[in-house]
Amino acid sequence: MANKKENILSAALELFAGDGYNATSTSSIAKEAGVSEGLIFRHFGSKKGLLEAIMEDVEARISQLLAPVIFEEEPKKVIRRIIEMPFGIDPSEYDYWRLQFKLKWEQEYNNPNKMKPLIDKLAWAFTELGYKEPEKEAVLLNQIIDSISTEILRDGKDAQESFQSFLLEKYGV
Amino acid sequence: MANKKENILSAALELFAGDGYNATSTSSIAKEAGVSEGLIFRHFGSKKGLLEAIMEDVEARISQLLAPVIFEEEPKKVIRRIIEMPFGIDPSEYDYWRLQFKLKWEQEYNNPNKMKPLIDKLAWAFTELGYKEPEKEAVLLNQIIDSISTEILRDGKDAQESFQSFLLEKYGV
DNA sequence: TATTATTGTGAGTAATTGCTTACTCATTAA
DNA sequence: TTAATGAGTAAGCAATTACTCACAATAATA
Repeated sequence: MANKKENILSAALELFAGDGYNATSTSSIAKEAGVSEGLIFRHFGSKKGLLEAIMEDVEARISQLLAPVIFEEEPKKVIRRIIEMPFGIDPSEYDYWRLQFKLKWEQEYNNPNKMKPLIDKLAWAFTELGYKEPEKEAVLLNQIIDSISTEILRDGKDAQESFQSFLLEKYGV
Repeated sequence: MANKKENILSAALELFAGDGYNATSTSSIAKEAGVSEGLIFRHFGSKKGLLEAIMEDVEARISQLLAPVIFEEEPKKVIRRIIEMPFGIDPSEYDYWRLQFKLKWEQEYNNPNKMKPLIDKLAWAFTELGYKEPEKEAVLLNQIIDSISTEILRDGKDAQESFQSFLLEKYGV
């Protein structure tokens, strides 16, 4: 009936994002997905293979979320778009982001230049706007967005909403 | 000869900080410490008890590092001190900080109001300096420091050094 | 319909997990 | 001298780990 492969993926995402990769056993994933444990290894080969399949999804969603910033042509709107970004994440997708942040610390899964194109775009925008140190401004704003995303994932976006307008005003965008 | 209890603590710190709490086995700690596995449980009762013993140390070091900010009386110097803080961490103590950040994601070990006194102090300083939204400025700067600390732990402090003067100038302190 | 892939199962594997047990040995107290 | 204590160990505990494999059910193709 249902696609069991999908069941495995969504169960694993939920458990990995909640408890972490190492703390999640393949047997618990199988139980949560309503599937035999062996099927996980038939489809994904190994526990790590399962994680990698999920991470492909994660990365696709990230670049999808970054697109409105990357392709914006107007400098001020670039800044505005990046500030609005963390608030534009659908709560149903929070687990993808939780996993992303968790893995940054748990595995050597960190890909530091994953955000490179974004930072380059921000640097361009700050240059256009006549900032003195555009590259550093870009890195700084990227870090701020990173922190806000973290807080939103922990406490929900309502608690951070007032911060959005504060930042928009601070940057005058 | 050597204090075996200390050996266990420092071996566990190194392994927890490097591989994470869940991914580190008590047997690997015993091997690294040159000690029988049973001794870990004699001294600390459980694996979690060992972690808690380490975390007491961690928290002591944090408040020690925060002290120069908390007890500073001059608003501008408060801002300056917090910006300089991540660069004042001794590299030999990085593992304490790595563990602290790792646990934020791995366990429910996050104590969100651990930084409360710091943020309050920053808010006070921003009020004194006439900022429009001192509380939000305080949270923002705290987040920035958090991000920089993360980067320093990953890439070393040299890579971030130029960022320090950038921030000091930005805040005019 | 018969044959062949594909998807799925469940019982098994050796290794590892956190933890306990029964014990020795050195130091201290009576 | 003897009794008590606490540090230390080696071996072993049940439970869990990631993973395998022979087989069965289902779907696809001939």
